[in-house]
Amino acid sequence: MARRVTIHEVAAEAQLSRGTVSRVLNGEPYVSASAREAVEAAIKKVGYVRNTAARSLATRQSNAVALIVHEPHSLVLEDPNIGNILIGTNAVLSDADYQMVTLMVDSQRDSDRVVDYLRGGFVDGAIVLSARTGDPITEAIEELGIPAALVGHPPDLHHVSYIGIDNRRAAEEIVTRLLATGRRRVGMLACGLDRDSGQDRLAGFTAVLGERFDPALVIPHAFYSYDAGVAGMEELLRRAPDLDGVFAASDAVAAGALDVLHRRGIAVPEQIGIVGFDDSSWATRCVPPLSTVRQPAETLGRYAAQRVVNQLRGADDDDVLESVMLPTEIVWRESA
Amino acid sequence: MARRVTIHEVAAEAQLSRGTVSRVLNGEPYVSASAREAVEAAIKKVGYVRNTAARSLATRQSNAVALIVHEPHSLVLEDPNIGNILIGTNAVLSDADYQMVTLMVDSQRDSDRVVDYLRGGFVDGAIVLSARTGDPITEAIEELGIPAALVGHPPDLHHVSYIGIDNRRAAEEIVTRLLATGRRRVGMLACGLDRDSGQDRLAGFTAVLGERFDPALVIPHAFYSYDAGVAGMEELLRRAPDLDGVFAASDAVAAGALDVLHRRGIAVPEQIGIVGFDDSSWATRCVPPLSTVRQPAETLGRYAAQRVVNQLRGADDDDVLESVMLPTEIVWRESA
DNA sequence: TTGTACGCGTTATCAT
DNA sequence: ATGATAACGCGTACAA
Repeated sequence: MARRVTIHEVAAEAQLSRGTVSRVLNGEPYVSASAREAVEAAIKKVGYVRNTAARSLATRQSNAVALIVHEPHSLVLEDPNIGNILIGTNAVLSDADYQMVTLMVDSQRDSDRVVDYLRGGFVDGAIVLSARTGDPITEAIEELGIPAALVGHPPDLHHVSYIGIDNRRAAEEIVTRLLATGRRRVGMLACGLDRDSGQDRLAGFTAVLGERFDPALVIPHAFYSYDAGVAGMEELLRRAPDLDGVFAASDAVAAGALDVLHRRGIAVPEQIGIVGFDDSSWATRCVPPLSTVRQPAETLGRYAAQRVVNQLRGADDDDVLESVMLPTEIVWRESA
Repeated sequence: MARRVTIHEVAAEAQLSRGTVSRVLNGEPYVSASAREAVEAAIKKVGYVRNTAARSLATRQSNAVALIVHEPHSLVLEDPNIGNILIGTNAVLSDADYQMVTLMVDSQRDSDRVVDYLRGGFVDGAIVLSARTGDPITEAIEELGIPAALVGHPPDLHHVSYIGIDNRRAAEEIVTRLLATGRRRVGMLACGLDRDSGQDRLAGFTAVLGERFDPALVIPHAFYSYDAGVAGMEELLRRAPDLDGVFAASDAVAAGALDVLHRRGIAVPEQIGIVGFDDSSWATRCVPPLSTVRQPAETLGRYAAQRVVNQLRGADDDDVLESVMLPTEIVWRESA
């Protein structure tokens, strides 16, 4: 906090009262043109900028919205969706003249501090990425009743709305198409099974395979990484030399798997067909390019932000609480 | 701002004065054990949390530090260093109990809002990533005199310190080693020439090549992207069929270039040697793995944060203003 | 050790 | 249309 020039000095300079200066500052009506000019000149002259802490205290709002990224940092870097969600969120918030404040939480300590931050009234609303069940942050949000939206994880909370995609259905669709290319022995490189999104993709896979489903052909891995694809693909080939199809839980995973196949001289899509998820930059970089599920990450961010903005502007509660599943789209390229 | 419980109510509940409650809150000495217990019990009972805006107003500080990312969003996603800088920064800030607040600026409007944010006293300090010469944000920082550090761009400002790497020297080193493998006709895929970092890498390249330098063999591109590598490499081969070495301005660029060479059946490193920059995840994913420059991104972030924290804690100005160039390291793999 | 009272910089509610 | 003046919630000298 560095400024020392207050409304007082502006008022003195302009030969007016603080009240009038404040009114000019907030663009309120009932100020004469002459007063307005005088104030504006004075502001410029003395170099005044308003102290937002004081303003916050008086108005009880901050004009800022938190975007809480609730993932280990290393993961954040890998996830191709987070960046796009961020872009969408910032665009909407920026338009509505809210400052987006990104808060990363990667430790208990971070988490505690973020809760304090929320309680402290530094933000008027919050958007939470991949909130976990029963974590202190979402609990604090609900308790405080601050306008919020969750992205990527259905809420156990009843006062917070959720924006996401239908992972299960998306998985079903792409696996169905994969099977339609004549694959008979299909495996899955599954990731993030500790989250709903991961579980749902697996569920979709299982459902479509039906009779053909073989649990031994599901290789789980904690993270959606290239390395998971490499290791998983090797294991899969070990378990099923007659494999002819693979559903990778993300494009990065698929890329890792593809490289293994390359090295072994296995032709894609001739011998093995492979599909990914995300339609991230990996998809077009792979050789051959990946068939995958397009996830509308930026739109996810926009919706979430819009939700919060609406709540902030006092929209109807019922309107705001309804959760949304955004549609995904299959992008069919050459890998299957 | 959602809380309504004030110190007042805690004081009433505990049968003590607000002053005492405040003292307990701030862990000050001179409070009896009994008073402390009573206050703590009362706090729990009435569910009190302090209003940070009011606290900010009174103490004139916020306990938050801004990390300002001054790049187009799309670029942020591509840059492998930003994430690591962020990790380092957050680690140090978190240890020192400051809340890191990430602010993205991608438009004039964003920029204006961030300036307001800084002026509003929402943060006690700031770290700026790739600040541009004479932009309003760094100017505001200097004008306000708030503790700050710049990462990745030497300051034109005299009151802000800078943490970076010596791009020119790093380029010189790796190009020297590239030449030592016997290359005679070497091109560069240059990027970001509107920034110091880009210019410096080019300067290093030019210096080492000396007599052999051929301006026609420098292909510039705005962004450090895979696509830049693809397009640049194609152009380079067109211009110099006898090419036997390439310095790519980043690993992502090198990856694009490598794929072009692959497709044309040009052997790496046998026919053409190629080196990158960053030692990002690209480097090990490429076939063959990239020889490259390791950039200590996380350390960069740590240093910058430490600078700001020191300033906040009232370190000597001279100590704090000294700028730092962190050493880079060559990682030699198989691509050259 | 504890309580009192004023200040932090704005906004908002009154009169005028 | 403008000017006093009371909140807003907390920290902190100073008094007790």
